[in-house]
Amino acid sequence: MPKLGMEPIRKAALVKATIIEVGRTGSLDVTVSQIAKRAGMSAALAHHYFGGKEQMFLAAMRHILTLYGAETRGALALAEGPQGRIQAVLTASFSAANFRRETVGAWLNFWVLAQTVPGARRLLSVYQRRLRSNLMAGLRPLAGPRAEALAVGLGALIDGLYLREVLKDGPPDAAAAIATARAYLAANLG
Amino acid sequence: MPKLGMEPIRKAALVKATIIEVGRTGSLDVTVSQIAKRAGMSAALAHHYFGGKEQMFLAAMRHILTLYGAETRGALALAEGPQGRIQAVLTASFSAANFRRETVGAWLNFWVLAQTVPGARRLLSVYQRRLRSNLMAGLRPLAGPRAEALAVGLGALIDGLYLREVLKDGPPDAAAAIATARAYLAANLG
DNA sequence: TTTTGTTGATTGACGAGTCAATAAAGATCA
DNA sequence: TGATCTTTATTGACTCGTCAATCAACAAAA
Repeated sequence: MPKLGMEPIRKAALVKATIIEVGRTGSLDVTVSQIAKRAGMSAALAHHYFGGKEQMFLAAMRHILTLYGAETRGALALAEGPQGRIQAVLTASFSAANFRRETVGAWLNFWVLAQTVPGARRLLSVYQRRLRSNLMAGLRPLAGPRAEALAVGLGALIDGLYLREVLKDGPPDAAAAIATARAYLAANLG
Repeated sequence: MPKLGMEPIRKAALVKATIIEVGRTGSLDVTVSQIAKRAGMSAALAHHYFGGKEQMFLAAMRHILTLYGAETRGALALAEGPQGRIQAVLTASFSAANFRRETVGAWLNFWVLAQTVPGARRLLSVYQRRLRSNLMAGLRPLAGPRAEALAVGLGALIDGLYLREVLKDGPPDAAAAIATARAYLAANLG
């Protein structure tokens, strides 16, 4: 059976399956067997390709951050002017993809992991740096020297609004979150 | 041996031990045996008093929220004027107690739990309502009809700043977080 | 024959929750 | 007072289940 070049295919399937299973249970209490089964292979093969459970989780989170990065770049490409750039970041941050059960589960558990797993913490700071840099590009022309402080506040506000939308009862309201973030900006720029 | 009236003592010891163990490991992957051992009793007794692991976690989180509530009330009692009330809420939200490893671990895992465990979600909304109500008391006299929207934003900002301070490298900087929150207010009120 | 893919079976361990049994403090009643 | 019953405290042992990781072995492509 050995069709060569299986590795990337298998790894991709496992990453996808990991994200689904973590989203389904809402926790990292997912067995390698469950993941492997959903990905259509044996648990032994999952170990063969990833070496362990933690590495599977990190690969899954890396994948989610990659998608988020792509979405952000896509929105930025269409943006016009500093205001447009900021709006693009907000749109990407509160996109439908980020409110899918699987993405939510990944993020919340990722934060838990970042407490103790160096690899997770590194990944998190990559995300935060990228977010800040994207915000700064829009803020610098509008706020000058205050851009730095505004980016810190806006970044935290985005995370906080996401947390609340995601854990509240009823469906999340991306538009409301974006409106609150824009109000923050308006107050600081107007 | 049966000294009567052990129940509250045992429960308190278990709650304390649960918080310590969750903080130590950073996750809910803690065995009842570990917790019971740290609390100086058998695992069977822990089950006897709490019925199960999840109820122990919820009791632990309830305890943390109680402490936080007490700290907030204490700060509010000394506060003068609307500005003082808001400052009191900020001070309590970024107090040293909330940055202890155990408290951080409890909060992050609590958010994970709130995805799927109804009891945890209820507890979370109690916290959010209380925070909002405390903020509103200070904001209404200062912002009138805009108080509602400001409280939403400020509440989310507090959570987001906490998340960042707690997961960044190096020691958390409560003063910086408070300063950012105050800047948000100043921009919206000035 | 070396490399890559693949899995069933196994190892070695751990863990939540239950249960039966022991022990003692208070309550009841004669 | 003493006998007995009930309630509370406490644990060791056990059940039943799980799971991560390893390994030997088979298959096929280069």
